[in-house]
Amino acid sequence: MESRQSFYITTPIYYVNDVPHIGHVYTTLACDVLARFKRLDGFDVKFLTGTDEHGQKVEKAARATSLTPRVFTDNVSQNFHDLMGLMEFSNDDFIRTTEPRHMRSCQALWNELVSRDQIYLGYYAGWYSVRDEAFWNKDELTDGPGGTQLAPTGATVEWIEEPSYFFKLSNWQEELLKLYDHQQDFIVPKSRRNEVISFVRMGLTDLSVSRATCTWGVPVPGDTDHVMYVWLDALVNYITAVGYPETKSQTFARYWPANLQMVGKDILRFHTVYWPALLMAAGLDPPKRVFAHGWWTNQGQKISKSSHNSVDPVTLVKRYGLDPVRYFLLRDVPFGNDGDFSHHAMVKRINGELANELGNLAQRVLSLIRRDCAARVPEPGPRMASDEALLAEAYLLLEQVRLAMDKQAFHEALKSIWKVVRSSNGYVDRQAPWILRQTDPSRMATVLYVLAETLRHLALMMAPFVPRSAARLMDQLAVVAGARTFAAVGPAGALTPGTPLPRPQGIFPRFISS
RNA sequence: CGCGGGGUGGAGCAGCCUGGUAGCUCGUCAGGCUCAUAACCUGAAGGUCAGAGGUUCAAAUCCUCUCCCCGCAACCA
Repeated sequence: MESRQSFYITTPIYYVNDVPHIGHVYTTLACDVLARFKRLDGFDVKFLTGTDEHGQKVEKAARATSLTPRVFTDNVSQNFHDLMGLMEFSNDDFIRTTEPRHMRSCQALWNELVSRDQIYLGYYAGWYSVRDEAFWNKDELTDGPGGTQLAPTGATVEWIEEPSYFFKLSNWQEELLKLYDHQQDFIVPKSRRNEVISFVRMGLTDLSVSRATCTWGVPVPGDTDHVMYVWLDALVNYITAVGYPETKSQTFARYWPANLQMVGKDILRFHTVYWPALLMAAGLDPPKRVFAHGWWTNQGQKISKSSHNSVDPVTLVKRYGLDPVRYFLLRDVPFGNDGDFSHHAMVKRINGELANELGNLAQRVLSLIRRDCAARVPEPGPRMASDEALLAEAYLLLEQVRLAMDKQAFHEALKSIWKVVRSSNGYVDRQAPWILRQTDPSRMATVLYVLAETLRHLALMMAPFVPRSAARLMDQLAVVAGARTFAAVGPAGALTPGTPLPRPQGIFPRFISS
């Protein structure tokens, strides 16, 4: 029997119409860091990502490359899968909407909705944009060139008349507003929540959930003329991955409702209006929280294909290293806000914080121990107030970081970690162990022990953010494998004096411009 | 009356919701240290919080108005 608390976290599934870019990495990274944090904190974590592979756009894109949709999606999905590897993301599952388990899940949900009288066959006549995969109202359209009509997104629309199945979204307005009210942090940040609430208050119309003009999708049960609307299909992935339709299964009971669904701000409406309505209509609980984060610009410019300024994660990692990139993305910007990427900002973080402050702290402490304590964890004597103060800061860190992580405030978590880094550097200078070495060797040993202990906590706290570097630091402190979780925070996991230590090696090298 | 975001020391930001000595990082200047990845530590200078009016014993913080800046075709987190 699993006694740990569960934590289910999801990224959006990525639409296989594009090569992976910094945006995909950003969303997934945020989830990865949270997943790692929760695992270290003793939770039973399930972390899901994957690819969204149906719909008209994919069908068209495949045709353009003269591949079958199957082969086309296999290829592109693989790119995303590879990216997860490159970034060392710790997802427990990678779902593809073209998998049998998902088709089955979608159809089961569909049948459930039908049996609950939530879906009816109607007739759709309206302006449809293939590019947006969405219908638009007439009054939302503007005149385009050559008598065409344009959606608010600028996409051209075409008049479509076809039979379509509808989901009775309009019935769920009140329930949704109740949900937003009862689950205050269902939508985070708050500004997004307000946006959604006012959208729902304006009134909801039933949602067209099938297409007769597209064949690349999940077939509607009992009606071979229709496939499911790609967004319905996509959203369902979150429950497929925990075993839907086996709602009585252990897995489902354990992980649903999801604790956190991370999304970009562009797909907020789908996840905070349609998705919870569909779930409630099917008798399922909505997720506990949907977090909409911001976007990146590149040196102040909006990232766009036409200006060829997209930030390629592969290049980034090659140039700066994996952990520095991970650190930068979550440190430089309050999570939720938009951020700006630049080489200059990146190097500043690497050199100023990772190399000079944390990396150098580890290096100076470990070098002193190596030289003056015979390369063994020093034997501490009685502690002075200054020692207790620094250790207390280190011990308290987990609580502060946990608080920040529980509101997805990565920058705050890192800030509180850095406070301790700075305290430690100050402590080294004030204690001056290189002088104690002559005047009071046993006092020196205590100081270095306190520093080693502090480093151990810093490594533990940094582990979710920079897993590789943190592990290397723990290697150099000879932290045993079983003591690399938050259970080892505090005196309970204290380093054993006398343990031999390996030769110190720089954790975070400085970035030298070529 | 289009929508949204913003205007806080040289730069980037926090504080504003829940009014009460204006805080952080970088940069600059001065000093210290020499263990360390030419890294680290200490101190200093620098802001009438865009402007005007209002509420209040008290406003960066609440209210009203004005000015200015940024984004708003698509791809896309």
